[in-house]
Amino acid sequence: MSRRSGILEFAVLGLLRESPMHGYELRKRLNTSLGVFRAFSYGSLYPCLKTLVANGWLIEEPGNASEEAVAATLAGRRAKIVYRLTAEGKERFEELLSHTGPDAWEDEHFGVRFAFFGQTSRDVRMRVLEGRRSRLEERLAKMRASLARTRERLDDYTLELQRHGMESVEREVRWLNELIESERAGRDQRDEPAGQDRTPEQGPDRSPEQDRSGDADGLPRHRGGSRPDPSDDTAK
Amino acid sequence: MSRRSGILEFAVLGLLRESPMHGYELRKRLNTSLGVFRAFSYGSLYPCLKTLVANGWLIEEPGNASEEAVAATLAGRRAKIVYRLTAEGKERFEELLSHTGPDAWEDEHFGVRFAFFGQTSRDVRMRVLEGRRSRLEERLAKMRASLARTRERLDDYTLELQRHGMESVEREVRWLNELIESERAGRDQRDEPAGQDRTPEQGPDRSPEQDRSGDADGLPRHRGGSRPDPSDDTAK
DNA sequence: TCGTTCATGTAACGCGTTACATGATTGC
DNA sequence: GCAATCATGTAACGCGTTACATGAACGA
Repeated sequence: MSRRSGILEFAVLGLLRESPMHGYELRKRLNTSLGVFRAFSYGSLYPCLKTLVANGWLIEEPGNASEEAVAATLAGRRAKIVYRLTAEGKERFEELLSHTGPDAWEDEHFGVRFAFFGQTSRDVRMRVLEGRRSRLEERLAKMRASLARTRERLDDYTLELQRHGMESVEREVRWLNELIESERAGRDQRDEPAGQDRTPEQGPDRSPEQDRSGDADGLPRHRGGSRPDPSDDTAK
Repeated sequence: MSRRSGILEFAVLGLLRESPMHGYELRKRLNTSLGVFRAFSYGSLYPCLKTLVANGWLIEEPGNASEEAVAATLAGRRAKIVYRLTAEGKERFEELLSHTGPDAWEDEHFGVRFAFFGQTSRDVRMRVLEGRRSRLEERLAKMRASLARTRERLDDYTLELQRHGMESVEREVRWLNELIESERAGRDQRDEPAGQDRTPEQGPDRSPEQDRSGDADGLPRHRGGSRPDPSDDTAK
């Protein structure tokens, strides 16, 4: 039951939940569903598929239609392999979907999680969106602080880079705000009164720090391989 | 002369060009100068410093002030190590600065390159900015194409993700346009006439495909470890 | 028949991380 | 005297890539 943890496993299970596929097509779907975020090579995909099979989440099926398959097996040739999600695999995916640990809203995971929001329950969606938002706000705070401390020592280009970076983050926060609001609004009763935008009452907005807890894989489990966040220590 | 290639080497040389530092401080500067983009751990930094020393780009100096250093050496204790750029190191950095190969404007490199624009010649800056822009435009084109082909098969969330991703890219393109324009304008003679924005004549805009060439390390040399770009194959 | 796309894999390697180990300096 | 921070390093590992090897199916 090797872990082979993370993002690829999640995405593969998610895509196969919709319909069985063989590796080649899986990769294509991976790269369009996840859009701008992440692309995977066969060098990652096929080994991953293997361990998923070994774990019992998937089964390999012969390429569609009997004739082809039979011919292939007889001749010892390599046939197309279609991967199908097993019941355990479905369960596993459901379990992963319900995780709302901190890493669900880290840079690398958030995109994939979002891509499968269609299969995600409303309250999990909310937790993930809000988690991401407070993560970004935390980031913004650090950036602002560090910028205030060092601005005069930085040249124009560095400053501009910083500025643009902050604006990007701010923009994502606004995006999240819209999503959260429309999520709250219901996503079924459309055509609301639509009178005033921005009701002054936006009280229950944040559940900021103690959100990590009732969570199956609570460990900090920092993402392996990327941007661990400029975090703490800044130039003195 | 091991490679230990890339981004960290570049950033370290660049920071040390400004002033000597020891590892600990270097890391802090790394994480603020490069801002939102990338953070490095000591596990990467110290080994990197070692190979840079081995290559002769840096020398290790005893921590500042004689007394401390002497005491340290006598007692066999470990003293602070200050790293200083050698002449060869300076040359090396200059050489790296002048590289305008395709990877200079890939996601992982561009930020760092930009952060050191203060030390970069105007025409290199231009090439990097324009390279990045056409890279992003190429990306946009692919996204639009793939989106047109698959839009009805995607659920709302996937679509929204795609949309937001495209907007992010478009935004960066606009940013680059401004930078390029102000770069062209001179960056010294400010307060220009400022009459019409968008002159119909924007002729020499792109040098799109054959730009890779007169470049010291011309190999495709795709970034190791990240987003190779959704690229080519999209869902059929 | 030949080139392109489909299709499946393996091996070596790159880049960076976390976890660990160790010790000096500073301030209360 | 003790904690926090400064400071330097190593080893194991994670995740993903590129390069390579192999072969089938399809169309002009």
